[in-house]
Amino acid sequence: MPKDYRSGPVEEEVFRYWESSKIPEKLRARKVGKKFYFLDGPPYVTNPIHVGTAWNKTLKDAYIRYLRMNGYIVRDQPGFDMHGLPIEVMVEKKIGIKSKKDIEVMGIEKFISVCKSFAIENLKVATTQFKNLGVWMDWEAPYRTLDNDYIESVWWLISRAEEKKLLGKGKKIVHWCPRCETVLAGYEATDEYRDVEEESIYVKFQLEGKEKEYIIIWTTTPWTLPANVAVMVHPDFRYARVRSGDEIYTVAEERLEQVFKEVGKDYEVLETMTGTDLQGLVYVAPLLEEVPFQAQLKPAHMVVLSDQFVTLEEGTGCVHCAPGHGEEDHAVGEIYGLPDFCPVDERGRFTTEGGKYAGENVRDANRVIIGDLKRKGLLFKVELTKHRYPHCWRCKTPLILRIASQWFIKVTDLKETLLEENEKVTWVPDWAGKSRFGNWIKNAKDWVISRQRYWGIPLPIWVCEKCGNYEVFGSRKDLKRRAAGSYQAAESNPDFQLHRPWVDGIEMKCGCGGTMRRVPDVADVWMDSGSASFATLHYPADKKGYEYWWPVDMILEGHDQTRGWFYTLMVCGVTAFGTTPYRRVLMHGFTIDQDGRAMHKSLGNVVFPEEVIEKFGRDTLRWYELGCTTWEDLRFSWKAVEETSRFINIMWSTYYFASLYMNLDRFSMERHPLETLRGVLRAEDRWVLSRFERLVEEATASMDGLKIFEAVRSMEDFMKEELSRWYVRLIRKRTWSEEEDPDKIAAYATLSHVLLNYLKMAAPVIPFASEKIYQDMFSGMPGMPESVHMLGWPKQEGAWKDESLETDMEIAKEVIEASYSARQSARVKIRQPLMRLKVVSDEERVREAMKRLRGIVLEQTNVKEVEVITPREEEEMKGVVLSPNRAALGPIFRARSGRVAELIAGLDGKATLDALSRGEPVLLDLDGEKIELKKDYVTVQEKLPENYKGVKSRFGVVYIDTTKSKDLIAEGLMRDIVRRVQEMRKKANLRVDAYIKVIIFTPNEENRELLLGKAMEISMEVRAKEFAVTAKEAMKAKFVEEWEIEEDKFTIGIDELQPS
RNA sequence: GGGCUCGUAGCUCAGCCUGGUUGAGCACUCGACUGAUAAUCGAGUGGUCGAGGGUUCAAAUCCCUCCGGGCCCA
Repeated sequence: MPKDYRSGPVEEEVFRYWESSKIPEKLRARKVGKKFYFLDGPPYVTNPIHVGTAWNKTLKDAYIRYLRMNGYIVRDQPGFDMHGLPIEVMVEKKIGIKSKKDIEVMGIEKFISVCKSFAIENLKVATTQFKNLGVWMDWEAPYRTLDNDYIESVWWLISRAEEKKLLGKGKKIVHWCPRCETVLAGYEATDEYRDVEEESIYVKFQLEGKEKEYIIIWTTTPWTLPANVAVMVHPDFRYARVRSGDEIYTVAEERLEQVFKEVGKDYEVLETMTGTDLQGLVYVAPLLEEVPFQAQLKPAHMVVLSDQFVTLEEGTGCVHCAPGHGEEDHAVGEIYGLPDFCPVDERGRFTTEGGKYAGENVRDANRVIIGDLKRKGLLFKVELTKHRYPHCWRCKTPLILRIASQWFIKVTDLKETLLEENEKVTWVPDWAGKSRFGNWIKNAKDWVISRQRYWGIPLPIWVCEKCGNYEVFGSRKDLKRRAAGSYQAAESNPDFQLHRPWVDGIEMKCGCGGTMRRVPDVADVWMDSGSASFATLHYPADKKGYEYWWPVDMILEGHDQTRGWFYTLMVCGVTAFGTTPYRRVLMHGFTIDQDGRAMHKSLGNVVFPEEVIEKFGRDTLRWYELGCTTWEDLRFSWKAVEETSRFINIMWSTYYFASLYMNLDRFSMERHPLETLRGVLRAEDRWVLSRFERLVEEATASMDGLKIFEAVRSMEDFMKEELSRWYVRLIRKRTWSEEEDPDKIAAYATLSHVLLNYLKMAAPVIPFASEKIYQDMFSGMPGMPESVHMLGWPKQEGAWKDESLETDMEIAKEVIEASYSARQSARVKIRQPLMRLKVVSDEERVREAMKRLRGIVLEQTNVKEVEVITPREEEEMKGVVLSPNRAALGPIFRARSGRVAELIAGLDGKATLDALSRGEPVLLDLDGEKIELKKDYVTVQEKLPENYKGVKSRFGVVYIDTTKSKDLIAEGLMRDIVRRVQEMRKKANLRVDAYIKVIIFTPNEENRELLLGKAMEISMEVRAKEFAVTAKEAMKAKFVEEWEIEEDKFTIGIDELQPS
């Protein structure tokens, strides 16, 4: 395999290999195993994908690969959401039209065909992007919501809803765009709430039969006053009748101050009462003269109660109620049987019922209405109020609320079932289901599914023009049977499809003799994707797929889908079958930018996967994103990506290292199975196998629990800490051995076992690099499949688990690291061998570890002997220095304290301390006077022998003996020279197994002597067949370099010897 | 305004469920090591754990309030 990791060539090569060998197809063709129905949440095909979309698909891809490795037959059909208003809007822009009228003029058929090809074009673009990430789904056969078969399944759902009496038709308060003349879904409105500052008004409603007595309401939408029907008060709030001037007002007590602020009027409270007391009060409609229709409304113009919708945070605690223009108003209106008067048409203008305002745009009418109220003396106060108001996301026009007749699913009737079914779903993380989704269902409202648009699934509902009777069709067959000739006529059109306008032409006769025509509406696009659990299987036309696959085993989407797909999928599933359509949900976060802001085209902070791929490669992108906590927002960081890339490099190099030596030695795994080498394995081999089994256990548990990020992090830690930085370091010497050494074979067998199985676990995360490594290192072996992705996930055998060995190694590692630290403070380099190392501990496990791993400790610390000593022995090793405590001596001995200090400094520390601790008096001879030494005269300091250096470690202090004998110095020098020769070999680009000739010049005779003494050993280590040391400066060699070692000069020359 | 969630070193994040001396990587400084690795190892600098309050012998961790980001809803 190549020495350096280059993502570009590796990924291109692997792409070509997968394609030419048809690897994904072969995997998909497997037919033995447990079924796993994975359902892809269909992306909406409008914008190019960004790193967030990439995260979503990569997560899916990784889990699918994982499941396949565990023997599942995975349904991996991707999907695309291809209908809906967003596409209509983009198409309108593209062809330069602006309204429904324009569409009707150009012809629905033409418009639909443009929408269709637009959607299909975008599907192709998205498919290319997803494929480019290395996502293996069935790209040849995605489910598309615009296909007839798919549409038919959605029709079936609607007919099923009708069968179960869950389909409703009725008036609903909806967000309406007066410019686009259409209902907008709630979600379409919420994307465009904006702060607006507008005039809000306090209006006096005169009480019936009571001159100069009023109830005051507050509203931010004066244009809804012509539709006023009632005033809502809260049954439990306190309300006050107050006199101000010659008028009497009723306002919530708590709001009085605020209401009278800035109007320059005093008031006097006459009495207070609860809202309940106000119930039934009748008032005169404020715009009765302007809107004569008001007189016909019944029952109306009275005070009603609402404990839900009246608050004291703003207004007067008396709320204007127009059931034709507000959802809450409408709900209250239903309780009291109030008329839902709505004198506003589709274009947002007052109808003739609007009297004086007829023909006026509602927003323009605001000023007129305020003027009228003022003229009539009914305007109490006007103020500017800032509030959030929904706008049309396409044309930015302020939306209005109005009542309209719509088709809906009675979700409120299903609520209990939905909550029960949700209990059966496993959510990861669990709060996503318990709290978020649970709350959302609890607040669910009926789902308005009709849209007065074009590009969508036509509602399969035919209504009689004469009697209003309607029929719902769940299949083409039923419709054809019922509509006979007119269906055939429609079908004979070569472009026929289950879209408008083709289905609009189908008619039938009603029992009453009237003609039945299709309602012109199309379905809310959320119903398309919501039906996916069965529509992708084309149920019920095809029952087999349903019987085998349904229900969905797992879905995986972002947290914005709580109110979206998670919800509609559930509602459609429960409507269709009465049970939850999915068993497990993994919810992931959003990708946000480095500053924590959402990625938006308008902010220009969107990162595209192609940029990351170009700089670092697909595997790096995948490892990075999959390693982030799945359900938290991913703050995309180029720096973090770069770090990941460095990790991938380390991993690559580890494999490269193994392949280099194993190739050199022609090692083969099948000739040396690990099991047969049990007796030959060294402690570090058994250790790394034990650690690796632990990793397999952890990673498997994480993957099964849908916590791939945990698996990725464990794998990264293992690769860096345990394998690359530790195990490989420990076995490096063994790999240099020349012959078929069983000790070397054991290391190779261990390493290749770990590497192969590690590769399996890494494969779902980094499918490209793992494939390349597999092809270069493992696939040639007998019995190995043609792709890494055809291998099974490593089994948890537990055969190598050895906890005590792991503990021993932990101790050894700590001791070794402490020794480095001690060397550093003693300024003795590691290349310099030392006599001994002592660890202070009376713990058996430390003693045991040093015994068991003695070889490793000796080699890594470069000492000749390691000992474990008890704390007592440590005490004995140490000396004690007593220094005079001048602060104590001064006040007592005054002028003589200097002398006393001298005496103290001259004492034998250890003996003195021993005597003191035995309670024996220690006497000082102060110029003949005997003075007893007291403890506080001295400060005690431990003193190590000169040649010792100690460092604290977690398992006890570690001492090194820094005494350098002549032998040790020679050995140190040898290692210095060896390292430099090796570096020169590397620089000269010699083959690792090439033989050389070495000549060394040094002016220092002592050094020459030392070197000659080590000639044999040096030659062995650097593969030299000739070795010379000279006192002559001139030197003939191909590669010559000067070095300085411990302030001595050396010139080294090497020549490659041609193989004989 | 409401629900859910996140806030820990200059940066990226772990630790929080199950309370007990805040931790890693990057960056910076110094030193060491180096026939896989522009790699690595050691030491040092760096934190009011978003803020405030409560429970407790003890709070990054549990509870409450507030501030800021994200998603969803109005």
